[in-house]
Amino acid sequence: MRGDSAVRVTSHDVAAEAGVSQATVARVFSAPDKVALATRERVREAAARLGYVPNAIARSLKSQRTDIVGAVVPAKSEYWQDVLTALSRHLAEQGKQLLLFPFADADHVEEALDSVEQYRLDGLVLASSTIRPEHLVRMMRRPNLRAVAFNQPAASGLLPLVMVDNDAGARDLAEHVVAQGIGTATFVGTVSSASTDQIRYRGAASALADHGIACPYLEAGGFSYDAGYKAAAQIPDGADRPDAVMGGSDEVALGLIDGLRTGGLDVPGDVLVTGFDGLPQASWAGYDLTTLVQPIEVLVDATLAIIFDDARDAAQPERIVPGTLREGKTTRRGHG
Amino acid sequence: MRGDSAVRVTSHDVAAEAGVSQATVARVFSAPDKVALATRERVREAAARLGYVPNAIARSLKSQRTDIVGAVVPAKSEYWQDVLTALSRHLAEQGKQLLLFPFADADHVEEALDSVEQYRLDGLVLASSTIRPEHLVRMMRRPNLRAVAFNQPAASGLLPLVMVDNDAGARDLAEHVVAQGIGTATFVGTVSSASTDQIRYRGAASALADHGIACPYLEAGGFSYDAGYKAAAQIPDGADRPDAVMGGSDEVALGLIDGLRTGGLDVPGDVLVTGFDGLPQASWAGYDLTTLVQPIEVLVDATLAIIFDDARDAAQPERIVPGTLREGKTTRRGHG
DNA sequence: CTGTGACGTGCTTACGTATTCACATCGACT
DNA sequence: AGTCGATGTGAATACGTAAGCACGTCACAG
Repeated sequence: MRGDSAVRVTSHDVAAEAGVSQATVARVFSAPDKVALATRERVREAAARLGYVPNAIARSLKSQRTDIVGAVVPAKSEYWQDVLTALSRHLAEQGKQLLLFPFADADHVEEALDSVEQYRLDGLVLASSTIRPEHLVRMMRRPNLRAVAFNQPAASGLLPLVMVDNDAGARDLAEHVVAQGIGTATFVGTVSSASTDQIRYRGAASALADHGIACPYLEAGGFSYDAGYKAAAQIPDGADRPDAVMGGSDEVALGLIDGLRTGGLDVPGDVLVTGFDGLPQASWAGYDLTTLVQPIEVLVDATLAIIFDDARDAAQPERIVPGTLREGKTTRRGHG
Repeated sequence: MRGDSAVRVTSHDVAAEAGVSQATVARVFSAPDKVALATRERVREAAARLGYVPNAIARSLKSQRTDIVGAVVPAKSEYWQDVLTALSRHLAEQGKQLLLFPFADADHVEEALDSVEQYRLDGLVLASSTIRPEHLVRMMRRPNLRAVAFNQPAASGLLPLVMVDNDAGARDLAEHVVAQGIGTATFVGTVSSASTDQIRYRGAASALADHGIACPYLEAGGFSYDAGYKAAAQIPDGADRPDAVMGGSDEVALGLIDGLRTGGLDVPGDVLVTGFDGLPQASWAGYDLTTLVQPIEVLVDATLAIIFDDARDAAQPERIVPGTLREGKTTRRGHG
């Protein structure tokens, strides 16, 4: 009577083994309190004997819920790794899973979204400011799919949106370096077409302008350490050297630091440097970068709240969460 | 006749719209060459008009294939992030998806595996050397699930296994530092119970012993930068200070470097440091760590080959792939 | 002693697709 | 001209589960 060699065990098999109907087996696993205790235990034992595990695929087909949330993210990025980690952890706590749809570059988003539509996900997190508005619109129209834009200002008005307050953060950083007594500054952005990049630059430039400090913009051309490292060589030296360099992201800023140091400059002795995001690496003793720490847990919480709260009528919520200034030694003119 | 307001569009709806049967619609999307060209186009147009997208859930139920591969990984770890990135990219190229099952610590692996069993995945990648053998055995017994252990020596004999050659890599690193003319060394492991940690230590210690150099073991107690940073304080200074410190992983090694430097030592001037894994951060100019670079692409390729190649009879393949020594300045006694 | 409700269980159907089988059409070849 | 094979399409069914509905049982109040 042992059934452990059966290739596939279904609720019908368990039903036969326990001497009940399939419906009762289903109830034992989805609504146990609707089954008498004695029956429940008998079914549980039979299930254990046969090695039965409910089939989530079949359940999803019936219930129209997959308990899976998708995330469309760029394939390579330190920042998004941290977000995904938090996201999947929060989901796991609710018994839900995270399905990844990474894309190499903006041209491949289309394919990723094709896949997204096939799986009937409970929700979708659209990350990265490189996703184009037409893609957002497409997701907006899908019925039964709660799509949320994550840190993507361009989605405003199109989709529910959760993001850190980039403008205020950039201003905070600018005010902070001004307080260190700088006279000149340069902003090294990631990719100028990214909406976050634009907001961060404008925020910083505006705050600096309030103190009569101009802030030219330099584009690193990527979101990576390498982009920042190379951009460091573009920063004027000699008399034109800025007192402070503000990176558009932590990854760029870390590259900038090493690039500047390779160029023979001292950070923070010769140049102050700031970042944005609050990556773990920014806190490493070798850098100790001053940056704007994103409250990732809060952002993720807000995102999942929008996806799962049944206030479907609430039109396009926008959650803009403040970040926290982390003061590191890259803006500490300590040696003077 | 516009149907774009319909909440759910099925192949039946498309069939009605195009004046064909549901079977034909299904064929258009799963075996187009079995449908006459004219019919095919008519169906495609009808589908586009209604906004129809095939339901992957229903397809999976019928076909017994989900096109989804699961990955059980520790929630926090730089190294695994890189692996997951590669894994999901390779899968995406084949039109398949990656479903994440992160776990906070070894005690929560059980829950993750419960979820794994419910989704009928095509394959499963079991990462992290902290997964216990009893868990591996459990996955081994699941029918229709190709589970592969990734960089997890302890799985040998239980599951198909893919890993970098930890022993040879550790020896290479040891030989390399010996060639720099060191007389003493210390190995700072991650977590001593991890099977990779043990192999790496034994390999290094054995190679060093061949040259008459002893190599005490120190446990950082974690896989993180912080663990390495703190462990640096445990390394003897003064006369007992080792000439070289070998980290059990890059993350630990990077922490070690900063910890040693914070303690007033020069790396590599006073102490040589090596890592293991080949993280992107190891190449950052601020560290330029000598390490053993894992061929992640090759490992991932091999993993997917085991999952998807139909040589189901081939008993327990074990793919052990050599890594590459990356020589950085942390082992270059250049300044003398 | 009967009516009422609560409770537990079984029967049946629906979720949306892929596939087998059967049938119809049509061109080609003996 | 008739048979055969190839090709295209439709009807029917199965994948495994959840849930509405109906029915039977039992306790309790009237």
